[in-house]
Amino acid sequence: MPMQMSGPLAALDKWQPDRCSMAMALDVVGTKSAMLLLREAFYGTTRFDGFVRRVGITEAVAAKRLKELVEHGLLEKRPYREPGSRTRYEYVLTEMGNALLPVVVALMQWGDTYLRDDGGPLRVVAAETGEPVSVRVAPSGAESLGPEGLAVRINRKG
Amino acid sequence: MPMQMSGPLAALDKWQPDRCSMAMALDVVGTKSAMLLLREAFYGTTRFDGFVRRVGITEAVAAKRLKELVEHGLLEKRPYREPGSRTRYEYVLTEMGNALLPVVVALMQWGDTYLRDDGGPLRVVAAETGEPVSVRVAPSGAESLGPEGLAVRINRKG
DNA sequence: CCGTATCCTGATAGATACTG
DNA sequence: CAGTATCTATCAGGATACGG
Repeated sequence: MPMQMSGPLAALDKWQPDRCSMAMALDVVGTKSAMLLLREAFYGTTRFDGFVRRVGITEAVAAKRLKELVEHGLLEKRPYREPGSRTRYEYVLTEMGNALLPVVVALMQWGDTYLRDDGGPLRVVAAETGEPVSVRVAPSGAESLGPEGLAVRINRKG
Repeated sequence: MPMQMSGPLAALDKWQPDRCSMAMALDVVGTKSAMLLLREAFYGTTRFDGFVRRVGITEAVAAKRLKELVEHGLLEKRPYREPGSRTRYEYVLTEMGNALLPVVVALMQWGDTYLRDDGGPLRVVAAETGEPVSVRVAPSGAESLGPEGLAVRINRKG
């Protein structure tokens, strides 16, 4: 999406980005703790204690963030019970929460590539084949595109 | 005592995620202003004034964030001069910065889908064909995978 | 286990004014 | 146009203690 204010995006110069979708998204998941909790949920953690311990945040922060994520619809708080214990609750990703998977994986892989020497401690692979996966931006069925291959259009309202 | 790991991962129960790549990435781009500045850089904005105006932040915040992004290597501050003016500087995405494009696009499209009714004010398309693009997580040449189709492996450390 | 309740520190960021 | 300098309010998040 390059435009030196003369390219294909000159139209955007007039567009007011004040409350763009990304800003709205960041109001929901724009904190480190929210993103790290989502990462942990993708890993399969469901219990309060697990989130606290594995993300490395305090109970207070975990409680607040988890509550927000539930309220915003990214996590569902559902009852479960182990034999012999009373009912407890677990936090499970909703479809809305699952839809953030590309963001999480992209951030992980970007960190692996640019912020460390060892390539990172983990790799994400296809469950069936074991092939490493990557995050790509592309039209369906086409090759991955970089910034130069992309453009942004303004949607007509109504 | 096994925390149930229904997700892509059971092996990770022992792994200490304290300084994972995502946490490191969030130390660089984990603020709203940093992400919004990157969005704006993808749109083609290069000048201080443009960032301030179009992101809607104060000069102080913009100056601090831009400096950090330059120091971390996501933006390059390069001199330019218009005819008849003195030398000024513009902020241009480096390869490292460009590599965050999937994160930006994924956040935008997630917001479009889940946080608004109108589908969002903008759409990202392939520059050549005009086809809408999407962000996918997949092995090379394969279909997009959701959380169920993924697994996480621990890398052996050299 | 699963949280709540307080207190406290530092970071984020707005408002405003000023400089080369 | 491209910042710097303050001053302030709000938020993120750690520490600690406590209750079901």
